[in-house]
Amino acid sequence: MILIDYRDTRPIYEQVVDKFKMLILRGVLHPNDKIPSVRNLAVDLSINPNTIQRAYAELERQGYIFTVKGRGNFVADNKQLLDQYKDQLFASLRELCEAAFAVGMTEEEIIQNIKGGKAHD
Amino acid sequence: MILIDYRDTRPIYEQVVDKFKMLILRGVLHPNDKIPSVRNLAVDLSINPNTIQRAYAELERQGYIFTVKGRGNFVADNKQLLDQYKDQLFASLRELCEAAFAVGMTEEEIIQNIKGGKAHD
DNA sequence: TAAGTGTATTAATAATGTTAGTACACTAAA
DNA sequence: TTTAGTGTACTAACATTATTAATACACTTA
Repeated sequence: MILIDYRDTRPIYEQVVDKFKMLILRGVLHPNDKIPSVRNLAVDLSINPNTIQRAYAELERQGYIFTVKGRGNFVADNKQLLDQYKDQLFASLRELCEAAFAVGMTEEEIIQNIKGGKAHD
Repeated sequence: MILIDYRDTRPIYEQVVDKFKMLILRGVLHPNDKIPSVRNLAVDLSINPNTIQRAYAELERQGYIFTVKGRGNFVADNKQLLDQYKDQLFASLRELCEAAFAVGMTEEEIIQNIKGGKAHD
């Protein structure tokens, strides 16, 4: 269902969280879909069940999934998630723009880059 | 000369590197300016000299400063630094846009956000 | 009852950031 | 030459975090 990139320096549990977030946000996984059990996914990815549990706990904390003891974990029906995620992207975007302005780049330069790919200089 | 933010989760040496990079890129520090000695800055910031040394070694590796044994560390005269930094910003920007496109956002939406502050939705 | 599930706990290991202390070689100035 | 200031190198120790390991318990479903 997902794949771990061992060249990635980020913690495994963080990668697992992000992968599921994207699957849910992009509509690959639908509300009430069952996601793999902690033990099952751990075997699949050849990592420790505790690491998966940590990822799932974080996903639940952020409202992406909900847990039923003895039954499993399921995709939540939370319509605010996409907007939340977009807001986070916008925040990162503005942070990046601030850094760019700080070294003298202009709004036009940035927009041009977004539009035109790597066309600058 | 610089300040450490202990609420920042990033390593201290990384913060030191970034602070000096910005001072150099923004023209606060000029080529051949002497920057504080390893021991001096360590005392100033109340952190270990080894941590400063690691930061300075990284700054030298990235071409921001050069070192003269027995004399100190000095700002390098490297005209490519700003362009390098801009390229990095552009790369981060494009990565962020990819993530935004992946959840259905449009180029217009992104540009609108850059222009208009938090005006979206 | 049995198998599968989430949850909790404790311990151990590995990697990384940081501190601590010491030693050596170089430079500049008295 | 001597002294103080400088960068560099090295080893050891410590703290935090990510991860693994092993175990136990409670719940659900067939």
